[in-house]
Amino acid sequence: MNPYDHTKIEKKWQKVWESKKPNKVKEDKKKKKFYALIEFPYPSGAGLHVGHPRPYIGMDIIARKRRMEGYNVLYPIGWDAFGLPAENYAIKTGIHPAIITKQNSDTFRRQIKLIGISFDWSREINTTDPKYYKWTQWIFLQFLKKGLAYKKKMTINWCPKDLIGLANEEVVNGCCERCGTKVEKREKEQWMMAITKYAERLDKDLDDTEFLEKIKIQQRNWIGKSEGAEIDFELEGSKEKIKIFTTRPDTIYGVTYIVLSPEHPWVKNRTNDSEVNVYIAKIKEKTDIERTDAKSEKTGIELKGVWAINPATKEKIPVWIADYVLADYGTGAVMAVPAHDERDFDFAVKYGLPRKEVIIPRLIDHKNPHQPGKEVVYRHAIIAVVRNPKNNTYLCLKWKKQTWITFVIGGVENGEDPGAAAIREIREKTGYKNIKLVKMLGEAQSEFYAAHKGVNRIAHTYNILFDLIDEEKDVVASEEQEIHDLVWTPAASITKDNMIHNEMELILTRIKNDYAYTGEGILTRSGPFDRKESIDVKKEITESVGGKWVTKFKLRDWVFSRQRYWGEPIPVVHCEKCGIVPLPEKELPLKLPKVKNYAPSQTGESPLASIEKWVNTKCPNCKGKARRETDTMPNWAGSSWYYLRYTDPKNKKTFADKKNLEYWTPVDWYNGGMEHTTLHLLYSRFWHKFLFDLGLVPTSEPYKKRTSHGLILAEGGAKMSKSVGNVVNPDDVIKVVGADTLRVYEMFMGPFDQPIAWDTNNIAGSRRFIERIWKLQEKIGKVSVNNKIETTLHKTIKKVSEDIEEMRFNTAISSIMILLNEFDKEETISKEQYQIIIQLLAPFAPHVTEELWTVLQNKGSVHSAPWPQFDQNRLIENNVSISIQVNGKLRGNMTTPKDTPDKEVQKMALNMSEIKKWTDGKVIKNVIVIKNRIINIVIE
RNA sequence: GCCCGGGUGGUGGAACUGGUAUACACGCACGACUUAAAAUCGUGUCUCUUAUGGGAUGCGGGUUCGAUUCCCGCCCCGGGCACCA
Repeated sequence: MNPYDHTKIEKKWQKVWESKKPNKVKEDKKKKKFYALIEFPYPSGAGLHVGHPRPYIGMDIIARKRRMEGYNVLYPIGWDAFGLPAENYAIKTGIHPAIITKQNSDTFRRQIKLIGISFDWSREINTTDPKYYKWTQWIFLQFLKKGLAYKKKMTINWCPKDLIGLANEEVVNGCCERCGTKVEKREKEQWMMAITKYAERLDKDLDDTEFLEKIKIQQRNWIGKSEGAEIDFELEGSKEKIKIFTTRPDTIYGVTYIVLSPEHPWVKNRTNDSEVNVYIAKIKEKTDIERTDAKSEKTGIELKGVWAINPATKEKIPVWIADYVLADYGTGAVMAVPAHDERDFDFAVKYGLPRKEVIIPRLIDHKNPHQPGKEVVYRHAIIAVVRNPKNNTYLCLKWKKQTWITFVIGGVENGEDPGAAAIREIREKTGYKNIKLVKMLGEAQSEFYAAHKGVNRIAHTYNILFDLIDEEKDVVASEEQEIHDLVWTPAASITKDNMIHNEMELILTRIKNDYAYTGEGILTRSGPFDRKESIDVKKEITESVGGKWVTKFKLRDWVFSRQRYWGEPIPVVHCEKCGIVPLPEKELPLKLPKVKNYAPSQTGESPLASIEKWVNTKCPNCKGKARRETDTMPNWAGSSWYYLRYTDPKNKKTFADKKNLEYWTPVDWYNGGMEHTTLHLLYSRFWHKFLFDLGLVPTSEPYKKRTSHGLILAEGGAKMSKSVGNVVNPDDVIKVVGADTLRVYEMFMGPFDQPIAWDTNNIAGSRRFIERIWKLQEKIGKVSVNNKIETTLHKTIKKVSEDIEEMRFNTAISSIMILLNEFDKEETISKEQYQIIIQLLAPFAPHVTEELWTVLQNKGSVHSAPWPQFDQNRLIENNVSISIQVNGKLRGNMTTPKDTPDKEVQKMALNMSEIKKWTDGKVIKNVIVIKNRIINIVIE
């Protein structure tokens, strides 16, 4: 046996793969296909770091396993090469971005090949290749034709450092996603993509995918679907109406004012009020971060002399403008319900606007629930919380016949004011005469069984706080005295547990702080809807005020233009006569012209605008004077459809032949970073659906399954970055320990989907593992039948097979290690046994396993050998270890033949000396036997 | 604030459907081999305790014969969203 020489072995096989191209695939209808995809990288100047290959290796393992299972596997790679770093470099050095891109992708390719990823290199693509972006432009023209790409003057997010407009998705905390500079607002004509037209389907169709649940949730949150009502509010003395959107039409009887966003069109047309104008101007100056920071205090101004009519109550209510209402969501106007919405509540408190409670929580007493068959009695009641502010004590009633402690409680008589009722009850029950109403603590519907009356009670309770002015009191009637004693209780003892009321939480919180009750509940003060459940009446109440039930989305249309050089030129011209005219398809690709200066202009135009020769052209329509569009497409354009091009990367007639698309799509398994969930993943699903609607792709979803990987962090847990200087280069690792070790280590280091810090010390373990696999070849020899080792072998096949499917690569490797440990204990192992361990390891460590495969004098490649199958019968162990517990504590262990009858196992256990020690002299209450696992003896 | 994850030895992390917590690996200690070291191999390694035994899966409760796993209430860390009416 030669010593394990990773350099020699890896060079040898990489050379073979380079010439024989075993991973080059052709469409073959006789074979089942499998399309594995990873996110193609942006080839940066820094080259690959060890974090890059983690997803490639993970997917490579799956791809290799699929090949061994007989699938025709497409596992492609390419370069997402448009983007700012190459352009910024060009600005600095004057070197054309294409040259840098070429250099960088050459480096990436070389590095990836060193790792032995089984990509089909014959299908390599590059988004900056005119042969590729011809089709990106072509797809754009289809969007344009259908009116889904359009130009719009709008305020955009402008990065003053990069001199570039940003999509909402590219703004993080009000800062540029790339450089972190605070984003400004600018008015500009922009190309837009109407992704919102697809919002409903982008949300709904997630149901049919096998995306990880967290990915679906994140996409759904981003799309932000919500259902609600659009309701018109008439303006007094005017025919005009203000349309509002609300998800809580059930609270409409509680609307005490309405609010328009400062940008609301209705406001624009009638600003003769100078104060209002000043306010609006001030808001316009604010940046988006200041504007949308939920923590900042809300501001607003009343439109004096303007009144709206609450369509439910017909009451006159004021109209306000406020910055907390967003112009571009819903209708840009809201109905304010300060009693039941936190924002309205804050605003109402600040500006002294009234609140009206119309929803009360439904409190069901679970300890004392309604009894079936008993009469249900509904009544209004008060709970009077009387406080002595001098010593901070509360007046409680200690009931004599019941174990209750309550505040002063009592009924509200027909037509009686609850506050008056409370004062009356306090006098009758306690005698105190001089009390002061402090505040209402809110209302509730309390449902319980009133044992002393034998009825099921539904009480609408008014919780009211009073302060005691002085101790003066009347004599209390003797009947009342017999029912309860008065106890002044310190505040600390007034708790949820000490008091019987359902309403305690409400009372205790509201004594300290008022708040808006935003939950569902029972309607009150809502005319015909009183006593109904809020959740049931939303649609009915909407109809009653002439409103419409609608669906709204948070998702906004996609800002599609960039004022930069290094992107796909948008293939349209602006004609003096005809307006926007698309280039004829045969003129595609519209190539990027050569330019001297790559820097964008301060006016916000792309460097393309300065190339007169290129810009000035003829209208393809009327042949008159026209100017080319100088905006380019965003980075996300090329990556929105690249997976389609892989199916037919060289096609000159179409973006991909229908036959190829039909064979390969959808992508069976797409792995990528969580950071692309709301951007790339959503955009590409949108493009795909659009192409599907045109009949150009066969499926409505591009990806069947989507998983994600965790980032690899630098040693110590920080993000790897060139500027910090903590980047680990895979080339260096490979030189020392080899690609196979790197691969095994990256998969073994922790769960694939979680971020993890690089740890150079730990690599040694993976290297040792491969060396031991290598040395194991010396043990091949004649063996006698060993059932135990066969069982382990088949268990390992099962575990590795299943773990790979779940991307649990770390436990797959650990189970191979366990098998190796077993083999190592043996004098000899069989060639067949050795072969299986090699096959199981082949997807993880493709070079060394290929070498060992030939050492075993096998023909062909281990990577095309069939994936090992486990034998169900071999999984069964003859003997099982059963642990014995006494009262749940482990006290002993025994080995029995598998499936020994419970009674027998029980008898054996009870007879064991270490068990007897615990059970002697004790009564055995129960013995629980779980077959082949555990016995629990329960003693007194 | 809301929505997702997560919290287990000195470290990275295992644990089926509620059934022997700490697999596998790193590190460390000791031993073998060696003139010596490295490498390799072997043994040990949650913790307290002389021991019988006790205690440990972020904290506090609960359900259960039995809880890392289920339920309730908190704390901490990571990610996403954030005035979306």
